Amino acid sequence: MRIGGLATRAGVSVRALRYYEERNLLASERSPGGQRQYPDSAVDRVRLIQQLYAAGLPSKSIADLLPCVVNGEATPELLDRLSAERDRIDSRIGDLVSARDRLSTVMAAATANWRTGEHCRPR
Amino acid sequence: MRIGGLATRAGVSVRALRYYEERNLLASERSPGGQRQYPDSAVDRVRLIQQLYAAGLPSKSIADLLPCVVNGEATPELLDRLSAERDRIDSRIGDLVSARDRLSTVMAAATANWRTGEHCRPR
DNA sequence: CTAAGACCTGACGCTGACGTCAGAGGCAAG
DNA sequence: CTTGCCTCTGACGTCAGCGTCAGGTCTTAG
Repeated sequence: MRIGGLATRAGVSVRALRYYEERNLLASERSPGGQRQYPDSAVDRVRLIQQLYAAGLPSKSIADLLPCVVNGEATPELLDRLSAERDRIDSRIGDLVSARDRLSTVMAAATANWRTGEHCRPR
Repeated sequence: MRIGGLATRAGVSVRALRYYEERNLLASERSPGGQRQYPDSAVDRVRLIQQLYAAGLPSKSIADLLPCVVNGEATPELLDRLSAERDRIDSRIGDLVSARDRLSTVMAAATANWRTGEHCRPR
């Protein structure tokens, strides 16, 4: 598969894929003419990269952790990294939950005001 | 309180506070000499801003929602915005949870390999 | 009054994850 | 062989949330 097909199937831009290669997240074979060739498995790999990006990991961390995530093997150092990143994600989740609760509280209060006749006019 | 005191108490940089003002997140009175003056309540306000930033809201959204979060009042449009942002946060939480679970799974697998004698040598 | 901080307004720098544009080459169809 | 689409490699642009530096002003302790 060439880069355009992979981009379409994985739902990312061609530019993003070249960027992933630049950052050593995604390798590619080259055709005699110099064009990138990917196996089907690259689609899942790109989705995995996207998932880790979505979790807020920088590309450097992803590059460090990807081999081990793919192979299911790890050195003690990598286990530490994994554990640290997991903890960071957990703490981010905590931040998000408290922010969401704050918004929910505000919404509930506003809706209550609404029903008790204050409508939306400031005093 | 002047800007340095607020920065210290709220745990952010002076530059950040000026940036918040520029983005209309935080107002200030001015002394005759032109220096910013803040009430004590500004500390909580800054912490709130930080919380919303931590939740991934861009400053524009924060600027839109802050009055209503502070007043507890909202127009129907603002309620929609609140609801939309809460949903976005929920979906981000979902992303983070699945990423964390993925890492946990990998860690469990690696630890299992470890105990069954594979250690950390790739095949 | 004076010196030392704290503060002021620009304005440029930085990082990450790409977007975008330019100019040139590969490749399958007709 | 040409046409048209895809791809290539630079390389500069973008956007947010500040960091940082320059050159000047305000405030306050002594």
